[in-house]
Amino acid sequence: MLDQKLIRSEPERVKAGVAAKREKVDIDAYLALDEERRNIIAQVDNLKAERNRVSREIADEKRQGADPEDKIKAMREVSAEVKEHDDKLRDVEAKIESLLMWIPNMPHSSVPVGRNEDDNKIIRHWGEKPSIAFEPVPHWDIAESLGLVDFSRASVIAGSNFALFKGKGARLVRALISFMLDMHTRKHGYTEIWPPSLANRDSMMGTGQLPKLEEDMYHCQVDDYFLVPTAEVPLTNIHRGDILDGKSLPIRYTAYSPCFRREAGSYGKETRGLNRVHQFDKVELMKFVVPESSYDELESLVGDAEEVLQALGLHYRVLLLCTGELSFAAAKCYDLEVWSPAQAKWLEVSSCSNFEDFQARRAGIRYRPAAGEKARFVHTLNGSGVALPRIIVAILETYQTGDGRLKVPDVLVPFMDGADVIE
RNA sequence: GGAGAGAUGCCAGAGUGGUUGAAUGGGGCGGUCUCGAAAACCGUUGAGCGGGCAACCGUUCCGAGGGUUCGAAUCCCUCUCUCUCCGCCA
Repeated sequence: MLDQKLIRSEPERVKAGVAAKREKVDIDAYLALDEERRNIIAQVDNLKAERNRVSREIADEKRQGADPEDKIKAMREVSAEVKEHDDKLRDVEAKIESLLMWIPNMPHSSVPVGRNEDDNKIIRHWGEKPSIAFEPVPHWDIAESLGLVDFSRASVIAGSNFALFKGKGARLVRALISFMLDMHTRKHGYTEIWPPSLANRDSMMGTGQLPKLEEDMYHCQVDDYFLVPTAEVPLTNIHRGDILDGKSLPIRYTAYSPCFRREAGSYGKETRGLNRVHQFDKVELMKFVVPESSYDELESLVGDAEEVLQALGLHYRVLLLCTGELSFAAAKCYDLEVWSPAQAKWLEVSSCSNFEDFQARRAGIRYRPAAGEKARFVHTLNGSGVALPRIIVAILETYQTGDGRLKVPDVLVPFMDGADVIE
């Protein structure tokens, strides 16, 4: 949610930001409602002030044994008028609220203006495309032939675009999760969390998945719960409604969670194998920080995620997303993409974003810099550290040996019962 | 799923219709005292919205949302959450 004072004072800037993000919201409608709201408040506050004043007089007079009948009668009318205005105000505020929920965050000034992925800026590469002396086999074939993943069983159990990991494949999933959590907790100073995988509507609003992306979520209608699309939702909402002690910042959380996405409208070969599945595993990184440090914290967050890829020896690149590619709530975002040798393309495995105070406003997360000072909104950041299935894609395709076997990346060997090869 | 109890400020905990944003205790912050600290004592300590250059003024908020009333933390209704017992269950 944007600061309403910003919309009021710099509407043109907000309109430009909305356009740069390729969103459509009627800012002028907001401004009109905002003015109407302030008019009503001015009137109703005066009426309430009168009512409060006279009600005190009534109390006094009654205590002295008088019967202030005419004052009570007059206030009855004032109260009726207050109610009328309050009803109108409630109506206007509901409209404002629903409009406000659809206004995206403004892009940071360092974000390149652009329409689509061609306008993203490549920041850096790490490693080289692996030189594979044979025709690399796509991961879905390796996974099946080594018995690591059973796609057909998964579709019997659930449906298309689900994965069932089996044997060493399941072990590889668990190994990666443990490896990543160990790194982030031991080396990068994150506190490990094991959150609920279902979240209520308020939480989904707080982080900005709702209302815009409701169609992308799995929804339990009976209880109005949503399956979380990312641990960002539970992690950010840990502090919904809190005023944090400034001394406790920055707060860094990491969590493994399954992630559920309907991926409505995604078809074809982009979705083959593990490229895009409805349920996947991810280790998430999340920070609550003071505004002054949030952009430095974003850089270090990206670094924390990159270190996972480096340790796994996977060739990757870092992209700075352009305005048109930026998600609804983000002010700035870096994507990490790993190289898939057999598919000869880049796969997104992490998005690291600074939301500034956008989520904090929606979710009411503030901090008090020092005792006695006014509470301010924190800045929130999160990023994948990293998402599993595509990492497995890259591992399978990068570490295939050409004779049907798979080398286990060195850092994972201890997590695989010492096995350095899967065959 | 059934029965009951509860939800008040940073924490604990009073308060059943009239200057109650809220007693009291603890904590925090400031001060006195002290070389310093502790103790003691004194003071102070919520947020949102609207208006104002500001000092400040008004208004709202005692789980959430409605209602009754001249007036609601206090009465009524709905919902959410927590706890206890029963049932069910990995």
